[in-house]
Amino acid sequence: MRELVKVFRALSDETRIRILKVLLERECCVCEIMQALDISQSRASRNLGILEGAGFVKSRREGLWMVYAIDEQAMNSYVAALIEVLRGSLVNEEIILWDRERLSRAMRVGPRAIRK
Amino acid sequence: MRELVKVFRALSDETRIRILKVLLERECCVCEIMQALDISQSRASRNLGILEGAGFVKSRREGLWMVYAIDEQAMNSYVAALIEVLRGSLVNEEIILWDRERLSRAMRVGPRAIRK
DNA sequence: AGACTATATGCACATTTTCGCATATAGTGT
DNA sequence: ACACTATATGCGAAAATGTGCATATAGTCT
Repeated sequence: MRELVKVFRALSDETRIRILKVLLERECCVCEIMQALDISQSRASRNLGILEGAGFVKSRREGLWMVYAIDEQAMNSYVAALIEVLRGSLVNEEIILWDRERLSRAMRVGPRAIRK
Repeated sequence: MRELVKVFRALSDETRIRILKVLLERECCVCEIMQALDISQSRASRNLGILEGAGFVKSRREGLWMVYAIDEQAMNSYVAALIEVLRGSLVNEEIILWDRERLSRAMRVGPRAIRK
């Protein structure tokens, strides 16, 4: 139960939904999330952490970068179903399109260069 | 987006998940929810209102009673999928079993008789 | 080692959420 | 109209949440 609540709570925030929609496009490091959503570094990092804690996302280190990706397997029962719901949602939502646009121009350049 | 967040937010609370699991058993008036979950009247009413606002639940008046039920049709795209996720979840969760047990003994007797 | 980088996190603060209490509202029945 | 009932809701308090700022942590490179 605790677990299920945590899973839904993770999705009950616009920032985190936007992050997941971006990660459904492709895996990203934190600074790419910052650029795609145009948000601060701590905000990106913290919300990625919450998504990871709920089981939506996994991370791996790649040099200085932490790369986050949708956890396609491993997901506990509900998570997989919820990812599918998200995959089909918000397909024409303006902010999601913007995020995708910015993502396409994002580079692994680090927050120093972005100053958010 | 606003709508999607509202839907997930509605599920991000243990009380509301318990209510939905009870309503998946059968429709209930507010006082039956109070008895099944062993919670106060205002708590039952308010959380039912939130579930209704998010589209999970519909209500009809039946004399003095307001009867709440899972909104099987009408549900906007995601809601139906989420109901299905819930239907398959928590099948052996202790608190859910207790709620169901208390529900089976609940009667339309009104909060006056329950004093919660 | 030291300088530099990307990411995580402690802290403070504002906002939101949840809930109980008391009361308002709406319907029933005399 | 009046008494009574079930449910909704305004208000206040406590707790939880989201975020920015500054700093800590962890890794790279010379």
